[in-house]
Amino acid sequence: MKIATFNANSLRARIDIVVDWLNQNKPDILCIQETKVQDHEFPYDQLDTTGYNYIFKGQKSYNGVAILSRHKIENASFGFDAEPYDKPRLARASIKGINIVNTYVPQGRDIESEHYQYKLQWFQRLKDLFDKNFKPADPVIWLGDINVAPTDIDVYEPQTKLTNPCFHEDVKKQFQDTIKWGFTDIFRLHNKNPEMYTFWDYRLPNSCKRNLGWRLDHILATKPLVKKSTACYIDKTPRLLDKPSDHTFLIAEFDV
DNA sequence: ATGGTCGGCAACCGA
Repeated sequence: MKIATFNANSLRARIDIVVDWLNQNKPDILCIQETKVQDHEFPYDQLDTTGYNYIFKGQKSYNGVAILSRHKIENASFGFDAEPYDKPRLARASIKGINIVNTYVPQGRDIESEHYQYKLQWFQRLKDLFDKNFKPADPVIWLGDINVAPTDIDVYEPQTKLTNPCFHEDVKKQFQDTIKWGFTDIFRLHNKNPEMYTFWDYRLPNSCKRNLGWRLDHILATKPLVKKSTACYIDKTPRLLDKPSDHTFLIAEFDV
């Protein structure tokens, strides 16, 4: 079972990249964030050429999530239980008995802003969602653009990022607290090297070539899947194109 | 010092 995540920063702008990548890599599941497309404008036609099943929820200009799968998608739902009309940043489904939780965690903007408090609360709501819907002994995958670099080796010049909403101590604590519910960072399980990133800021000149990046996209799994985890790696394909993306694909493989 | 470039969408916002 090959499961991947990708922040598309507009699915319509990168539909060709996504379709080509699906055809070449044939993941069982691809979770997408920042689709930036309303449901009635979703790029059905191109995606249908792949034969993948999919569920999605979007809005104009911002946010939006999708789950694509070669297998049957069951129990699809969006948002938190208590707030189904929240911004489209969370998609859930079960696929071949595996519970998938695809999240686009709010960025937070500034640690002094209310948006940062909203981000911190978002992790608590997510932990509640895990508590109410699953047990740590269930097979659960939590993945997506989580907008946190967990440790010093997950961002360039970490000492200069202490007041950044993706690296501030409070957000790192919230992320760890949510992980403690029962998850393992699957990328770190397989790779201990520093400076392995999934995001490079457009605004920094040659940020990818200079490897000035962040590890913000994550795949986490509960114990039954950790045991079956065989690999996790970053695919920089979207960075190598004429029109590069700021995020890359992150892929995890499981022996199930 | 707090820059820069994208995408959406038609003036700026969000990342």
